[in-house]
Amino acid sequence: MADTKEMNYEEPGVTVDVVIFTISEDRLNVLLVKRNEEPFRGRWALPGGFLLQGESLEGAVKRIVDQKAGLKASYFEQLYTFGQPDRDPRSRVITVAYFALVPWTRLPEPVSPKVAGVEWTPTVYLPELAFDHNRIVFYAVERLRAKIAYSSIAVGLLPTMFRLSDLQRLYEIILGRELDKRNFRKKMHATGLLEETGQREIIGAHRPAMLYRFKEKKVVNID
Amino acid sequence: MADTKEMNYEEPGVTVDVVIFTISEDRLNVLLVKRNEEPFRGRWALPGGFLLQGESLEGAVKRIVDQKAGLKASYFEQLYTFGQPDRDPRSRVITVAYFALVPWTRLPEPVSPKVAGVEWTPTVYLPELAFDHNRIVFYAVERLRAKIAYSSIAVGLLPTMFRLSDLQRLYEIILGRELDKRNFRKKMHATGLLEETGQREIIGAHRPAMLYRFKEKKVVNID
DNA sequence: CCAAAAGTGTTATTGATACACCCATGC
DNA sequence: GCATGGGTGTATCAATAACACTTTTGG
Repeated sequence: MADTKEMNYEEPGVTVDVVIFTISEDRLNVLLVKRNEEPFRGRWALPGGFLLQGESLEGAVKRIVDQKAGLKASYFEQLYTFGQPDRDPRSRVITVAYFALVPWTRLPEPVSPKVAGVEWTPTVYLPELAFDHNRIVFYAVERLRAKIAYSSIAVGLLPTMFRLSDLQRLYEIILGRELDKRNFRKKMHATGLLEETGQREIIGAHRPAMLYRFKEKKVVNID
Repeated sequence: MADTKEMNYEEPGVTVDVVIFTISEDRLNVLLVKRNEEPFRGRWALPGGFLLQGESLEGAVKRIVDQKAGLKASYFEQLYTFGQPDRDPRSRVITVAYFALVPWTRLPEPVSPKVAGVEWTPTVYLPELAFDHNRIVFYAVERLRAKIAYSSIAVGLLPTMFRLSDLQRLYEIILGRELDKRNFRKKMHATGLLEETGQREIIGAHRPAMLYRFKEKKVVNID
């Protein structure tokens, strides 16, 4: 029993890990970073880090998203706190997991950012991650799926103006099933959260689509 | 990502606080303990404590519920993690809040336990608590209210056998509004989670009620 | 005029709500 | 026989699901 954990009565470390989602290439993607240090050197992991002096949890999330991903999330919320004693093989670390949303239009690069060791990965092709991060991503996808049904969380994944077909595709990607166009549009209009911008899409050899925006920029619970 | 800790990272303390609910006297009640130490000496607070070496978060919850309340919760789940830098005036402490359910039949004493400095308090008459504990209780009540609508979380607050009118009163207390008897019973039967025990209530100058039990002892999401 | 996506209503089914009386028992 | 809670069904309304064709544009 001569490991560090037992010898000095250290308090558990506290980290914040963030599941950053974006929709791109008709897939739900998560941002992963390649670890340079032990444990799990060379493995992919969620962006995260230790909580700093006097820093709030939300502050840490913003810092991590900015540092690791070089962008600003348009929405984030706390997911769950994971504290199994053996989740970090070296020392006791509990992690407060968050998930964050970024519209694809804010990404520095279309799919893969140029920063070495940082990559957007489709959730359906997730590799084996460091620590218990697969479980965290799983949780996050579940939460996202649940919330899209009864809230306007989609705001966080869309640019300020979008076509209804964009919105519908977003729902379909997250829910993993096709939706009926007429019912979908009826329901979206019924929420009262959308408004026409008056502008129309410019490109395409087809009838131009009306561009919409969300009235509230904040995520709102429906019904 | 849990990097190896470095010197310049602060080690925040990690506590677990538990909102323990029971239904009694037609009220939703929370267990509070009176603080003997600074800060907030003499104030009521949620039962809680620091995470011990090698102890899981769930282990800590069980320990706290057992030590402080002298009972076993029939259900608990993680609520939220509160980490504002100033939430503890002395040092940095982040707390992982849980809520727990106990059926009134398991209480050592009908309403107030005899342990000094521990008291069941109706959520509607909550005093000003230590730290950010009022906020935590508020969150917990919200969660309980939300979950009772779409899960069988009520299992945790009822004895193994109960009348349908007990179940309905429980829903009414938590939701804070009256429910229609016929619709309520229809809906409960429709979940398929209840079964008749064959036994009937023994007391009362009225038609004896059928006693029911939950088929699953675990909390289950409905629909 | 062809391809491609935009846009639009009606019907059927399901679930939610509103509502009032008879039943079995103890005293 | 009366007070007390137990127990039951139907009709209306709202929400959801299924389903197909016309419109506007670019090339």
